[in-house]
Amino acid sequence: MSHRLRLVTPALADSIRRCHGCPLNVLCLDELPEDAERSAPCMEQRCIRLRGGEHLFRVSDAVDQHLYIIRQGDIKLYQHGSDGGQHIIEFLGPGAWVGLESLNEHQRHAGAVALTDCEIATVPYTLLTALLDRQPRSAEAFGQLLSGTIARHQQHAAMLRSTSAIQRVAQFLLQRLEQAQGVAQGLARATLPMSRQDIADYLGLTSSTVSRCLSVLRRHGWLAMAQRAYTLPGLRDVEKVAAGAPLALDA
Amino acid sequence: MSHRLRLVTPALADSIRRCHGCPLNVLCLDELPEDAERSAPCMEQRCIRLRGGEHLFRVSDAVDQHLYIIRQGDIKLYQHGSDGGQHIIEFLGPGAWVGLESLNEHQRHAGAVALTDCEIATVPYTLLTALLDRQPRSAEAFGQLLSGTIARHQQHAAMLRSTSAIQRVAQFLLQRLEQAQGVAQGLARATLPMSRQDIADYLGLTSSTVSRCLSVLRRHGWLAMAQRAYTLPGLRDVEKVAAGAPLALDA
DNA sequence: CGCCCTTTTGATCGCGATCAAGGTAAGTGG
DNA sequence: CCACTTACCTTGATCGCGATCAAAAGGGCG
Repeated sequence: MSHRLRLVTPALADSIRRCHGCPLNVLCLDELPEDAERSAPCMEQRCIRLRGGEHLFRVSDAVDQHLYIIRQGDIKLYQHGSDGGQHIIEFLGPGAWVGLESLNEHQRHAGAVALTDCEIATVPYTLLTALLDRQPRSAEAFGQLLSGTIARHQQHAAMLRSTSAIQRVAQFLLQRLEQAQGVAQGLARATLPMSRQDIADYLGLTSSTVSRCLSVLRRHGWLAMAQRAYTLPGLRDVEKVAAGAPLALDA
Repeated sequence: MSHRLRLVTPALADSIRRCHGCPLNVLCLDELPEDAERSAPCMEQRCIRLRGGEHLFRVSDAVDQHLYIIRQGDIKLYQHGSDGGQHIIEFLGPGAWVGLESLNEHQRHAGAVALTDCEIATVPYTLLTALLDRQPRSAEAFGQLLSGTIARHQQHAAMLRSTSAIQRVAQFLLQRLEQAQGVAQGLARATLPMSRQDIADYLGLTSSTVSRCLSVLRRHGWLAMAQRAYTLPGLRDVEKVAAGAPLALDA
């Protein structure tokens, strides 16, 4: 649906440049025309660096009154299943906001782990609410951020209800490709920084089945993989599979 | 998790009475001590009545800049699956807010249909934002409303990943029971105003399988149904099934 | 090289989708 | 009040897919 979490319309794209590099720029739309005050609240973000495998926060942690914005790297959001295995809620990449699910909550009901080395900006609630108070239009953008999150959860739920396994995998590959294109335009290429087990937990399958489905797609020549990155030479066919088209099993 | 969508803590319960009957009372926490001004923005809500089967809004409708709060009745939120069949997003009952998923969006990406006769309050965005501007604490409550919605979607996703069909059905019954108890305290009784097909679409199953699972639970004496309402005499056992416990198939 | 972990692939089996046949309940018109 | 219609619900029988168990094949690193 929406490319990653960008809220800015093309018409507003040039007004952004003044705050380029600031992770909050999606919310700073209608103030600070050209004066020097821009650095006041906008650039005082603290930045966190994580190595792959380190936690940003864990389930049941006290909420630290901060939101996070991913500047670089990939993160997985998970929670513990009743059976012990972890359920992946969502994979998040550059530009994504983390922590919206715990707004004004006392403790986290999800954990966040870095899949790769990460660079993450922190935004205290106080700064955010101050911004929202001063800039009416940023409140709209924040509302879109929240309903965008809800929309992505609905899309995920739709994926989980697809009866066929290969259908879910195809949808997953297409979804990541679409998100990656929001960041690097024109390049039909995305990455799988997470393990097969993570993908399986995300899609409600087993790692064996995920592996099998990827192999089938590769055998058809529709999927090309190079370690962590992949492309979809047979984009059209993969889209048909994702839509529920039947599939010949032979090579 | 949280009982329906109530945000008020027990400590605040008595301060609510001043606005009892007002659907916005969950947000009106910290102002209007005892004066007569209460009726100014609080009671000017318009009310909509729907008969069972009528739409509140449809997919691709233009967003009318309103939120809805269910005062009476049940509603299902759905969207169209790529295969043509509809995917149920959520079942909503008295006290629930409708329309949060389309905040500041141009058109609905979900439809809302009444399952029973309904009474629904409408809240224009303008009123809501005015309220949020004047009452800082209501902004917190609104944040909880939104992250509560996200939390419910995560719970739904967890249900969809449960491997076993009877596990999902058991979780569904328990979830509805918990929600119903938020409204009518102490009564271990809930309703199924939706069709089996709707339940199936919600759980990622077929109506046959849902029917079969309900029959199994009834055969064990753990589930008692009277037309639209049900109780769970074997609550403990159903909880075990929901957690993934194996199940003897005989009567 | 040997070790450990992830991934891939194979073989079997159980569960749930599918197709199909009653059964039940509410609404309609005679 | 009773046939008739039209849903929806229940139950049965079969079959394909994906979970499961298991083994082999990479891949990173001392």
